[in-house]
Amino acid sequence: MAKSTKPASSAAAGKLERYHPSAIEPRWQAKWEADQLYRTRLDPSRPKFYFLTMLPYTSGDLHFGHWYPMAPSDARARYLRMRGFNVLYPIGFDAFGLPAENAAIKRGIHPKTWTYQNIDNMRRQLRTLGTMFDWEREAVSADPEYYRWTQWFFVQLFKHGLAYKKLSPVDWCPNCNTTLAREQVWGDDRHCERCGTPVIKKNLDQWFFRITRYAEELLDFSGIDWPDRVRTLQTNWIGRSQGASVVFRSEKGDPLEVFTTRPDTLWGATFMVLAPEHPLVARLTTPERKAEVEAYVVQAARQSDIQREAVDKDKTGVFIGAYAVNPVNQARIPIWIADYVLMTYGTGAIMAVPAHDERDFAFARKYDLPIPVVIAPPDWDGKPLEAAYTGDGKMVNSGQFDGTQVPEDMDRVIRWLEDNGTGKGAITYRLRDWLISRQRYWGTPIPIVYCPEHGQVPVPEDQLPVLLPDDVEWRPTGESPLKLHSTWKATTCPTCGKPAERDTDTMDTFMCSSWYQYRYLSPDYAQGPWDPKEFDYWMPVDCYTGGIEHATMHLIYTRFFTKALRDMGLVPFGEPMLQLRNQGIILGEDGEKMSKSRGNVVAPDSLVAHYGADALRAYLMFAYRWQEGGPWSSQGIEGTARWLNRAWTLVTETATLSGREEDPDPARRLRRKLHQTIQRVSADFEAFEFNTIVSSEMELTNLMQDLRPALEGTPVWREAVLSLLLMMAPVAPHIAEELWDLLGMPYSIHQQSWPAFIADLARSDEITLVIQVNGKVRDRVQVPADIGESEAKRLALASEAVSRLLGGKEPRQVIYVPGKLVNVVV
RNA sequence: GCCGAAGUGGCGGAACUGGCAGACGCGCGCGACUCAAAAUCGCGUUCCUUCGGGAGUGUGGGUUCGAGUCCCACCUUCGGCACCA
Repeated sequence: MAKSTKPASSAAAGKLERYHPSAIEPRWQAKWEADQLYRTRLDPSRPKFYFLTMLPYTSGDLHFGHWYPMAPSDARARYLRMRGFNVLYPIGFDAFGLPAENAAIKRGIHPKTWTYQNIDNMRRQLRTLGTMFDWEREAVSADPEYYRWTQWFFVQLFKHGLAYKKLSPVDWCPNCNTTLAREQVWGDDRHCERCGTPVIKKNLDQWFFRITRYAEELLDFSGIDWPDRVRTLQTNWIGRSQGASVVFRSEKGDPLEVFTTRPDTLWGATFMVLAPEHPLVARLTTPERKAEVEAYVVQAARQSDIQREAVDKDKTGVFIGAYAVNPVNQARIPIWIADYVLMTYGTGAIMAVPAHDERDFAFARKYDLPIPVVIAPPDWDGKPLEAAYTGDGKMVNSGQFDGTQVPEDMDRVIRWLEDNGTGKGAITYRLRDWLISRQRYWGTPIPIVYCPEHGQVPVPEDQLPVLLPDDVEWRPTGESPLKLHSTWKATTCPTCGKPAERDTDTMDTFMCSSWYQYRYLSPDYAQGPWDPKEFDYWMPVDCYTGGIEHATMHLIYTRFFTKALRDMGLVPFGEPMLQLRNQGIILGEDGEKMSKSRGNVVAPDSLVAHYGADALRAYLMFAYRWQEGGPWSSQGIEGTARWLNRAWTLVTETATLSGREEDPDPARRLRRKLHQTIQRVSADFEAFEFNTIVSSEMELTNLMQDLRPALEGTPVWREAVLSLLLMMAPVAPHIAEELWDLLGMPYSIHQQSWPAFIADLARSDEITLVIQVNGKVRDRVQVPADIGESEAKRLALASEAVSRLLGGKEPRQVIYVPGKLVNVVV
């Protein structure tokens, strides 16, 4: 490593070499690493802060999509450290999963080789950014030491009844040959997230986690500081509906449970509709309707989801010949099947109330079914409705409930149903259980053994991990690669020791990332998923940053996971991350999402080489509203690079004390600006306002440049230079360290305290009093900050502009806003 | 259709609780330095203007002495959900 310290006196000796980031950045990175500057240790004497940023997926090169969240997060972690917190700021890699496998297939390299090569490259890139990650705590989800515990958690969930297996229609990508989670099916045409192929349905026996058991609790965000946007997205995703479940009966006596949000309209139910896949359809269909019903069922099943879910599609359906009895009025009503009723929501059966539901109305119109009104619209004349009425009103034609105002008194109806035993208050969610089975190779093997005698048996904990074999045919065949392996799946039953088979599926990678925040605490710990000493000190996560695109996937799963761990007695809290802040997305220069397939990925390496990591870090903070993001543009980096250059020149040429006396007026100006900047930058770091952090520091630099001839070499100048460097340290860690060192200050700048803000010094003793006439600015005067009302008004009325506009008349009103302005109303 | 976010110069974006709109930067223009260029530095840069001033924060209203900011209605863009019973 090059010798880094130059004597401070050489800085004063005149022009030094110019700012060359490529010369200083690697040198400091190596020194910080050698000195273990960013290792984090338990320290009960300091307040802890667990600052977590979402771990990157190992897709290859890091692009600005990765750097955009990291540069500001890193700066904020550094700021908090300078504020005295013991900051844990770890990183790792989400290394399993489908995209890695697809990429490997395309290149003909083993997914493991490909993934770990990528990790090496990404580590290098993250280091060149000058991040303060504690690499000793790095966790990689594809390491056996990691997925051993992923499997262990699976076993715990299984033992606590939160993991179960069921045959279920799943979205299947015929191109990737795999099951897709609902979140991985994109767009109106329901295509595969990865390859764009339209998905089809396939029935497979698969593992699910009972996230729906936590639906209600997941709606509760009290006690955590998460953005409204995420809360809204999650709330919609969970999709809570309140109403009643009511049991109708077929004439044969089969119970037909329906869910309705409008139990008050029960008296208007004139038919029932079952989903075509409903299990009772075959049994209830009468012989003479059989042919037509079966044809409809086949046709509905064959239709793709696109066709079936097209909103503007005509309602279609078939009468199955059977009748049901409406439990509230014993009316005999026909049972139909129709594809607008979904087996995957509610009970797969509905009561149809055509007068008060738009879909039922359209259906009844088409098939000429009765449409009796049971909620009177305002000014209703008793005539048939022209459209479904879904609003409020009084119940009519509803027996004893006639005149009941709904929805206000809906509870009376529900209570009556409950007293009668025909129904009860009920809540239904859109959220479905989390399907985690993947018929893929590159993932965590599911630690379950199938024994002919004992069924599903979890692999004993002391036999974990179930290792993923390297020697498989991982190219897609339509089957799980592990199933085709010659020996891997053959094992013995942990219970009886007789021959048994392993589960050949792997887990959804969202399982890996649901608990990584715990593994960072002690990635090498072998006695459990985490070292309890570390856990007790660090958890929970104090601040979490990452992309909004994970709102309804990762960010729900990890909350669920922690709640499940809490109920199993493993953690003492129900929310993993106390504060969440989302950055927006960086798009390609074409305004489209950055992706390799689009060819619009901007790789940072060449920009680092040209401008340096510091300029790039500053630019990533400066160029956008962090929460918004936007299209990438390389152009503006010039701005932050020039700023760093100016700072370099300023410090290297002027920072040494010369014994010169301060000129009081400019000294006051500089001190005021300095403390205003400290205040602003501190507040902006707290509030994640990264762009104005940089602009404030630029303003201070600009003012220093202006005042340089007056103040160079004075104590206030030295104070300003040192404070500026301290404030630059989180943003541009290398140049700040270099200049700090050049000034002979003690290593390291990153171990110094944040400069103190002194309110008295930030306050101005003079203000610009704005003089308005009818709210329009007409004049400005410099006045003492403590000017009184009468004096301010006198000055305003004395203004030439005001007297011109008054034209000799008396003002109607004169308004004085202390410290700001006088408004003369004419 | 429902839910949410956002609309400010050529561009990215500032503007704390209603009080100087356009900070900071990019780009552009002019100038200095240079044989020249780059770099750097200085000045200018919302629009219109008869040089007095006038208009201006998506549109139209409103509240107010005063509105980018608050209220009402609408338009556009982006994100999410969507035959959810």
